[in-house]
Amino acid sequence: MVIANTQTGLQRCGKSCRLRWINYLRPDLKRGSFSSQEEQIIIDIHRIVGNRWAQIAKHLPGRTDNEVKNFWNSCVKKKLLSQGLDPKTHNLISSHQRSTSNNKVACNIINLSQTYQKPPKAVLSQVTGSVSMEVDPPFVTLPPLPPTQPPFHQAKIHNPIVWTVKDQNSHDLITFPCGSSIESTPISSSSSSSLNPYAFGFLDKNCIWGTNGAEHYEAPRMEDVQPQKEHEQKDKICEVETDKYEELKGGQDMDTSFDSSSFDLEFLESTLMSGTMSRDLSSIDDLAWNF
DNA sequence: AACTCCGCCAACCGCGATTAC
DNA sequence: AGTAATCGCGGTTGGCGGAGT
Repeated sequence: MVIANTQTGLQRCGKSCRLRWINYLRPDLKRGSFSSQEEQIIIDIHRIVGNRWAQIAKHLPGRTDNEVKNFWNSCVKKKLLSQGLDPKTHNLISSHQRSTSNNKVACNIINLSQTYQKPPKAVLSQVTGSVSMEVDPPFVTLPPLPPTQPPFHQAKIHNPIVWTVKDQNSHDLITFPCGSSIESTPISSSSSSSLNPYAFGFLDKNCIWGTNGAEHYEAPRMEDVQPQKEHEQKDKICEVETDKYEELKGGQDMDTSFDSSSFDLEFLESTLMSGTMSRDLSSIDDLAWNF
């Protein structure tokens, strides 16, 4: 390691100097506290990409990833918690969410999706007073999250959502209620994914779900994707998501624009699905959120 | 005044990816 | 092609200052 800079006499390695420049000395840095608008941007993008501070900081001119990270950990996190929102999932924290039974259910989803390798079939149907989702793994469809809209409203589920996962060995239907619990159960590592695994996440390598509605995707199988390509694709999606945020931020009404038609499905189709994705958007409107 | 607690934030650390040689 | 250096990133640490006792 280089300790001394012979030209400047600094007792710092190049890495430290670089960091000092990026985080503190750069002339274009914006000093001072974050505005409420900046805070809302951070919350919105974090909901999409998770702890990708560099990605978030790109949307805040003059702010560094370190600054955003510190602001999040010191202020935003607590604010969300005080509002009863999980800072990881941006969903309501409910008492039953923490129960072990729900964790078991989440584990079951992963296990099923990892077990089944046959081509998927997805059925979205509505039953009396509730929405039933019948899914043949590896497809797992999660209910939509409310569109993000400042000020940050707390979401209420209009209809109780029931999950039905078909066990293809026994042909049994595993049914369980799914309010705000399943989507907020930590079912994958947040650090490894480009997208927020809770708000727009990969259930596992084969399953992703979006914030915009009950859409069904199947990622290419491992043997079809080179590891590096997969990484590139994730990053690309991340960019698409944050770019979409920019579009929405630029004057469109979030409520009307963040529907299934505004989502960049073409890109996802071309990059992730490779012709194996299926969509069923017919019942999305039935999944309503109240604000 | 002295001490403790706590929040903020710059800096450090480790790791994977990329670039240079 | 292999290796070292550098870059970029996210998680964590530690020093500092203000508030409270």
